[in-house]
Amino acid sequence: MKKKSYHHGNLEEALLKVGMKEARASGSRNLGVTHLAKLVDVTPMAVYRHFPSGENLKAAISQQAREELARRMASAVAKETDVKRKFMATGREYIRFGLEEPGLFSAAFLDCSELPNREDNPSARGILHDAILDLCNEGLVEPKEVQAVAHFAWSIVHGFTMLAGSDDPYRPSARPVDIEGVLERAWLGV
Amino acid sequence: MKKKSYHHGNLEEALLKVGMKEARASGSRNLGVTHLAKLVDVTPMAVYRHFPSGENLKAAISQQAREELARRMASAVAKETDVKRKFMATGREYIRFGLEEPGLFSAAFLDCSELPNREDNPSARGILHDAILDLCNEGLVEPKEVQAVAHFAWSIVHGFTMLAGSDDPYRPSARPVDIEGVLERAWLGV
DNA sequence: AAGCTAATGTTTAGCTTGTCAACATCAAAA
DNA sequence: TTTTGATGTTGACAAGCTAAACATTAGCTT
Repeated sequence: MKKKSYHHGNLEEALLKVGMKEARASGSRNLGVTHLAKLVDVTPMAVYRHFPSGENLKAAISQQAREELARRMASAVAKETDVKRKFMATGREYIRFGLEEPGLFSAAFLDCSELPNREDNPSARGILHDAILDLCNEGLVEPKEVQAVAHFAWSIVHGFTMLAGSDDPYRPSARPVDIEGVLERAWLGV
Repeated sequence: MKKKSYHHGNLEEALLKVGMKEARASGSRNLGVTHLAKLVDVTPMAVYRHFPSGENLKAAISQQAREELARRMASAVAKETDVKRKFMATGREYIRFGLEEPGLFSAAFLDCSELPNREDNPSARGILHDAILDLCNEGLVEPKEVQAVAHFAWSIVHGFTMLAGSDDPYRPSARPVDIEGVLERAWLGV
């Protein structure tokens, strides 16, 4: 296993890791340079050896969160064989992620003007897009409609998750969230 | 017209006003106590005579933005007579607001753990809900389905707007946003 | 009109953050 | 071994939020 030569053999990794932990627990509130540095037992300035700015670090963590979402979606899709079910699994897993990991979810879609620099390996959008292309191959969606369907599907799922996870969602009685109901309605739009 | 006795006859109003201007121009980035105080030519501490904290001020501005959205929606609905058209107008105006006033929109739905204290006079949600109740009265929607329809409609519209207004929306070619197309699809869900 | 009181601003100052510059140290190559 | 680049630390400063104490004004009260 890796050891601590300097302090950690890999501060960057350590920061991202603890950053993810914080994000999981409290969204994007405690992602400051000083705070994270303290958690890793390092001087704030040490952070700048690995990230050009605090904003950049936050953006990196945000992307980590996005990648975790993508992994979960990919995994869910892989469990299905039918193209329609694959497509549905995409949206279902997205919503589940948002509800089960509200912190990561909000961190993932944090308003980052600082766009991610590294390539967005298996991105959630890519997975959704692939699922729709499959629908297309089966003749379930017009090739011309792919973009529109993608945007629609993404919108409904993202919006739903956002609202369902909010403190003040569209549910006065805080009733259980009906994921399948939404997926059903969304499917009608296809 | 109102005068300046102390400095302004009404600092609170002045702060909200300049806050809205800032939000319109740059979202929630420049809504700090010190910055806004400077714009109104007042000491930062003066702000605390009207708002318990900076977070609270931001929340108040956020709500102002939400109220403006509600006003626009109400106005759009009032222009229609047919219940279905009223319902559609609701969503259309929401999306337009998000695209025409990206700053206000992002400020409006800023992650405010600090919930607004004052009553949300004509709220966007209330207007949407009323429109759906009208659909219900016309037999276009099952009474049992009202909540679900509301949540669905809100989700699609909110999600769509969010993505369309994002720097990195779901449109590689930055193609023009097809508002009517989404409303059409969303209607199918009803 | 004199004066008390609450409302509204200001000044001072402390604490927290983000970040620059200069310095220290370790690690690996020459 | 010496040089050098990578990685951390210390010190310092500016900016922002906010508490405490003080100043002034507006409105009543008498």
